[in-house]
Amino acid sequence: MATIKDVARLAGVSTATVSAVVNDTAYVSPALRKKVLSAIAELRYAPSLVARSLKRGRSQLIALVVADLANPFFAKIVCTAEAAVAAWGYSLVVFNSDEKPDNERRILARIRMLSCDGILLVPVGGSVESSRELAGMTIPTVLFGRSMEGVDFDTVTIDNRSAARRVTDYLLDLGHRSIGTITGPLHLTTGRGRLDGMMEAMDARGLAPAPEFVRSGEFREDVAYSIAREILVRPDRPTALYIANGVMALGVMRALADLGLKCPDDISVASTDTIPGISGLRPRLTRTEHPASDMTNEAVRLLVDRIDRAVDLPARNIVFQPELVVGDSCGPVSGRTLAKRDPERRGVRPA
Amino acid sequence: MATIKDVARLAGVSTATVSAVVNDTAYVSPALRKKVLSAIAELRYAPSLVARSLKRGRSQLIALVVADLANPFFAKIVCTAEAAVAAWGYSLVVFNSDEKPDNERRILARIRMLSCDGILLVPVGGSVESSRELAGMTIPTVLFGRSMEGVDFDTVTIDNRSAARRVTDYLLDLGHRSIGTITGPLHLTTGRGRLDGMMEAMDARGLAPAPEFVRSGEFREDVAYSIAREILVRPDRPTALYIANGVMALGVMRALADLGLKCPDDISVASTDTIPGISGLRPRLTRTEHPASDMTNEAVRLLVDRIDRAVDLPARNIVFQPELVVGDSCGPVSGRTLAKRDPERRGVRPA
DNA sequence: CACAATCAGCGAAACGATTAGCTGACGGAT
DNA sequence: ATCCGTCAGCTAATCGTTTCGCTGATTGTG
Repeated sequence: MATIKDVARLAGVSTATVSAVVNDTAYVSPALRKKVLSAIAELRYAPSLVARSLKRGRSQLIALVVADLANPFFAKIVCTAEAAVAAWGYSLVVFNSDEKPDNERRILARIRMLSCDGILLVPVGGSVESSRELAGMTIPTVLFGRSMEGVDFDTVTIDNRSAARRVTDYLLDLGHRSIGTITGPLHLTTGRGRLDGMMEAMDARGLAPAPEFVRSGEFREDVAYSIAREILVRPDRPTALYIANGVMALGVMRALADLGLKCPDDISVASTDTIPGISGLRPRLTRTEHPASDMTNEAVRLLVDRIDRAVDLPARNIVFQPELVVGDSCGPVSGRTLAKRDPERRGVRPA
Repeated sequence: MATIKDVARLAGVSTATVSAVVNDTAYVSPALRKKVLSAIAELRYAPSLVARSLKRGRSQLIALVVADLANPFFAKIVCTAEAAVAAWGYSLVVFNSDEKPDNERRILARIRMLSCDGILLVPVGGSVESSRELAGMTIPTVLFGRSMEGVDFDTVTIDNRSAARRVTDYLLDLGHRSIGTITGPLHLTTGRGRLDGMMEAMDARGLAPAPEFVRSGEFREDVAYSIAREILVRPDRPTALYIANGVMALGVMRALADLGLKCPDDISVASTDTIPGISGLRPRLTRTEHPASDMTNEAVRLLVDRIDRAVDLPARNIVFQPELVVGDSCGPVSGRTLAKRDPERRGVRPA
């Protein structure tokens, strides 16, 4: 690789002049400029970003740390974030903490070493360790999708409670009274918030889900599958299930299929979050759609803004409202859904 | 951020000694080592990878350039690649060329400037420009998923023809004779190869698809949707469709749903490639499953190997065989599928 | 004509690490 | 006591940029 010195030598100028031409940072006479440019072309010179980073103290790198890259929602984030940061002249370094606080710690340490200019973080959460690590970091950071207590970063999230409330209300409006739920880990604002929203909606009608049908687990297809099976084989199973995210909903659908249960005939299912592009398959999930692209663009905007104007702006918290999309995975409570059910169970708030 | 000089000063040693401790590259007496380590801890020192890169000429960065990040198959690649490169001590910089040769060129230029140590590339292909750019690059590169003529890089691909042949044979074995296909762009080895394989399978039985039912387009859900509609509204529509990839298959399913057609009752659909996790939804696609993780791990292995032993090894080409997974999206040819069809059309090789 | 002001372009010092080569101290052999 | 080898640890050059401050030429002013 040719260096700036090679260019300078070939063009018969100093490296300072080459730099001035490359960065357009000082006046250079047309004659010299031309010589420099043709030397650059001849040598196929491109400035070394690593040398430039060292000197400028800016790497033009943005780190994206996602808690679960296998989740299509976050995959979508990667896609949008790549385009967004590229538009601002940055490159995207991607990390997957895989929901493990330890990984997150290691990743944050690496990001510091890489001198990334900013961090887009979907925090694993619940980890004192990593929030300490985070607090010690001076790199501009935007929390995405999940927030954290105790630190005040910019955040871009969705209104989990409201989303869950809306979905649950939909089920309640259909007449369901015995509703179960599978949500994510309760130490995550997504898992917790969605459960809270569901409970609120029930509570507003003087109802509460039976504790044995309020379940939480990792946001994974297989986890939801197992939990769903456990719930579904019970004779007193709920008439509807509210599922906290898209991959979990898929797991539930698989459980239904394996047990020979039909949705919505045997049970209604609705979720917050979904999997993109599956609307051609049956059943079409009734769910909220989360504006992943808008959220990501907004997050990148916040981050770049904070990088550029390093001022200690107060933390900004942007909350998106998801939209309810009705599919055909829910039906009214029917004789069939209630068959073989203990009637006392339905919608009665447990003592 | 503390630098190596700060550590040296605090520990009362030279920077060389600190470096020796950090990299464990020379003997340092226990006493000094301890002083250095505690200075490091006190200052929360972490070596600057950018300075290190400049000196060492190694950035520990691997670039992943994907032609379509929105495609779940490639999203999966990102996920696996991140883990794989991390295991080798690298970080992953992700780029999306979005199937545009121009973007690919820009991205490759940027990668050169970033001094990435290696490139994992899903080439857009068909572009003389970018293969030239590629040929001029000295950075170790592994081509993924698609190969390119004219350059001899390591490649990791799947056997597209065989995959397509297997799927088509399955349809033929069910008795289908009038089979249509929607494949990807013909300048891509994936689009072309899968079409070729399908034709081969037909040909082996003395058949050929009607030209108007052999369609190609970008590997996108909406593209497949439109094409599928065009095909499906015709009274002489095929009794089966072979779709070249997963997102296209989703598009076809959506078209079927919108037109009120049932799969497999009205038409059979099978594909190479699929969308992970949708086996709980109906219909379950009959398709080939592509070993995305194995492929990625292998690609990273090849790449790291080439980075480490910079020797000009001959190009290695690894080809994976996908596996046929039978769902319930295909059925035998029935009276219903053949209803209102011009009998002369079926399975007759066009002149 | 002398002097100041302007300005294109250059030289050299950083940035933070690695590392080749050097220095001195120490110990053992003669 | 002298010499040499060993070796822990230091000094300083280097990687490829950017940029501060300088130089010398040119122009304008009195």
